[in-house]
Amino acid sequence: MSNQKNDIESVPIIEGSAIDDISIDCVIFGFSNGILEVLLVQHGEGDSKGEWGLPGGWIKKDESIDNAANRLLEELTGLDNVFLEQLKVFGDPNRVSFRRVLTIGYYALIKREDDKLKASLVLTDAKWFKIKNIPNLIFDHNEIINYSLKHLRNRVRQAPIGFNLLPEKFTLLQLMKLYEEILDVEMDKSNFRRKILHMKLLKPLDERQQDVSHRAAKLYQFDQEIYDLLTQKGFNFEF
Amino acid sequence: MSNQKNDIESVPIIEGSAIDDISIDCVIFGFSNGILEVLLVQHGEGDSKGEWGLPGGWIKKDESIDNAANRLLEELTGLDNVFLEQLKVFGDPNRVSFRRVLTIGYYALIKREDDKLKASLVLTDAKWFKIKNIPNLIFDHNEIINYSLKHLRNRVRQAPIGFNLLPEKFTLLQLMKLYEEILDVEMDKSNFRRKILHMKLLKPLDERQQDVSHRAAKLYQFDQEIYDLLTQKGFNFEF
DNA sequence: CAATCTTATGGTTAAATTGACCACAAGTAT
DNA sequence: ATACTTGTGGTCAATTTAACCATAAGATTG
Repeated sequence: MSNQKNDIESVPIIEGSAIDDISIDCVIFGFSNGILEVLLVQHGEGDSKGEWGLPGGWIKKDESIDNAANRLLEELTGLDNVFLEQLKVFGDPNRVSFRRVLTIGYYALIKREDDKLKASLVLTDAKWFKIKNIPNLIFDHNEIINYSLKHLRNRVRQAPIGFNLLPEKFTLLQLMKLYEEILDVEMDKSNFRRKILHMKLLKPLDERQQDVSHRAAKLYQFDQEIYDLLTQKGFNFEF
Repeated sequence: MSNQKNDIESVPIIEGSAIDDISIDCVIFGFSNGILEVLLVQHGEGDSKGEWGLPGGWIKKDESIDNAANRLLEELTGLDNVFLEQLKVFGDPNRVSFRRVLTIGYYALIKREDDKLKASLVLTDAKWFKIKNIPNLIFDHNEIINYSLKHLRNRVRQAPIGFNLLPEKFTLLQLMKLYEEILDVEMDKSNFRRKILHMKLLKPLDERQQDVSHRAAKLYQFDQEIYDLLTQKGFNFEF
């Protein structure tokens, strides 16, 4: 134990780690018709040709991993400035069969009705899958999705991030349906309104829904500045 | 954009990623005399000789990253079966100056009064530092600690993990002091008791504190089985 | 041994929040 | 005109929280 120092503390110049490679895989969440979905792509090469998996890629030299994830996301969806957070590394030695590859999981929340997105997706064979109906995926990608969903469920109750899945302007009922879908619970319209409005982090607009076959609801907008202000004053988002 | 498929979806056989190496760094939290502390080690080699940093090391072939983290932790502290969770990867291209190294951050919660721990630590030049008084560390280790503390603060309010920093048997006031220290808030003794006891996840023991110069308090124990049972029934720990 | 000090433990009370409802408003569709 | 759907605002009892207060059970001190 006396040469422990070298094992534990120093950066090895010669040996290096035993890992061949590191990839990035991204769970892209979308919300459409009241349903939470994930964007998957079809695998092109090797044994797994034709099977579905998470979109992913490799980190470039001189590129931070967050930048890499953002770049990959934009290459696929055409979107930048997207909500994107790292999940964690998945590092089972056998997660990829033919050699050792670690992957850094990310998850993104995107607005489905964005035009740039729609234009990008017609060019690829990416497809949206309902979260409750994910097929068998390559490697450990099912595990990554399961983890990301669990993470999203926690995160969405702690921080006002759900808005990233909705259009810029949304109704309170749309927001509630989003929470119901993500958390897999039923909520009370009236109580939900009271709670969320009471937080005062939504900016009420002078606009209403269009083209609905019932009374049009008021539109609201999430305002990051308001939220930052409230947070400074000690406010803590919680659902 | 027509060859996007290869960029995004396939595992490259030839190119590989541009990352040289992956290390593991571990933030080891301890709680002593009402103060939250972190275990640091002195760096042995190169430019940074003598500077303090997080204990860390390398992942072996055929070893999962969780196993690697556990092994490194045991090598340093002599402890196994410790609370240990992955934080995330830190991947700035310049986080280590001389070449590109990613590091996977972990954090551990350990019981300071463990005898195996004490025996192990006398053999090393590891040292406990108060969380509010961390010196300048090598690489991005200050950032990793800051991140881990933020993470711990969230986690400790969502899951009953604080116990891992206390002795097997503890008083309610000790537990409260732990929360106060981690969350950096003041709490009300009486309200704290009511709230935690009301959850019914602590097993009251027929023992009391020893060797205190005042009325001895009842000892309690955290019981994972009780917690699992409650969780199954829909209980949700929250502080 | 009485006074004093410290922490333990168990209340009380008002205020705030939550959950389960109800009722009516404001539109659309028939 | 009527029915139907969602929006919006409200009530009320139950629960939880925050801010206290009071007493108990010891140990310490002069």
